[in-house]
Amino acid sequence: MKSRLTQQRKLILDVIQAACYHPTAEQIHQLAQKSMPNLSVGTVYRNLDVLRDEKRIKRIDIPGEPARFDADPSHKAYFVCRDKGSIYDLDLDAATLSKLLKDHPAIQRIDDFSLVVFGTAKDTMTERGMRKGRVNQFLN
Amino acid sequence: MKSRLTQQRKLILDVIQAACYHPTAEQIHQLAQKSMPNLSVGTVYRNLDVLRDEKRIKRIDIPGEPARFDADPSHKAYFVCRDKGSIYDLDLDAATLSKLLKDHPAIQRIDDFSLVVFGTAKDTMTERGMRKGRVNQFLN
DNA sequence: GTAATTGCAAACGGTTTGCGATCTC
DNA sequence: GAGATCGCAAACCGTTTGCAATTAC
Repeated sequence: MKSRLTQQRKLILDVIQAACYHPTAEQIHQLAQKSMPNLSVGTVYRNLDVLRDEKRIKRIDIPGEPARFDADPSHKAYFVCRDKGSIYDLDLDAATLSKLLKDHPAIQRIDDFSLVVFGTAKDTMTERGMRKGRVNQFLN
Repeated sequence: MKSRLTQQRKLILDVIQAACYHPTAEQIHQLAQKSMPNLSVGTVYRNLDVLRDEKRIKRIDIPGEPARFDADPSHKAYFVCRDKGSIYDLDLDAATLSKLLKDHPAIQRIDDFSLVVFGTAKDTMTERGMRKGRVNQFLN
C-alpha cells in the first residue's frame, strides 16, 4: 500500500497550500478542476483521506458545517466566526490542555482532541470590504 | 412561537434524562418508541432542536459519529473512547479556557466552544464485563 | 507488470422538510 | 380557534464506495 504521487494528489495538496483560508472538500474540488476538469469528487475525498493519514494535512471538523482542510497539520484549535464565515488558527498545545482537564478517573491516555471556538471576529478587515464573502469571491 | 409541552416532547426529555449515557437521536427514538410506537424520527429531531434552543439539553458533536445528547447543558467538554464506544463528561469552564487561548487579534467575543478529547479509557469496568456494549444491551 | 489510483455514478447515513392532519393552550 | 406540533415519506447534503479503465513505479 505504498502511496503514489499522482497528478491529482499533487494538485490537491497544492490547492490546499495555496489557499489563504481553510477550504472545504467542495472548494478544493472546484479550484482543482480549473487545471484538471475531469477531476472527480470521489478522488478529492480519497486523496484528502490519504493525505491526512500521512499527516500532510489536517481535517477541521466544525459542527454543522462541511469539513475544512488545513495545510498545516500542527494546528490544534480554531476560531470560527459564523457571521463572516471566517476561520482562524489558535495557538494551543496539547500539553497545556491536558493539564487543564481535571483528572478524570476514566482517562487512561489522550490521543487527540478537537477544539473549535465560536464567536464574533473583529471587523477590521470587513469594514474595508476586504474580507466579507472573500471565499466565494476567490472561487468565482 | 411559544413552545408547548407535548406528550412527545416530554417523553423525549424523559428518555434523555433517564439514560445513563449520552444517547444518539436514533437511540432516543428507539427508546421512546417503546412507550409511543408511532413516534417518528422527524419529531425526535424537531424536538431535540427545540429543547436545545431552550437550553434544556446539549448536543454533543463528535467528528465522524452521529450527534449525542446530554440532559445537562452545563457540560462543556467530553472524553471519547472509540474502542469502548464510551463517552465521559469533563470539567472545564469557559473562563479557564479563554485564558488559555493566546490573545488572538481577530477575536472580538467568544460565544461557545466545542471540545472533544479522544483517547483510551481505563479498563476498570470493562474487565468486570460491566461496560462493554452496554448501550446496545440497554437498547435490546 | 502490478498494485495503487482514477472517473463515474450510484449508494450511504444522519438529518431536514413539505404536507395535511392533529393536538395544546 | 389559532398556531404549534405531529406522522409520514421524500428530499437533502456531505461523504463513501463498487467497478472497469488507467497510471505510477
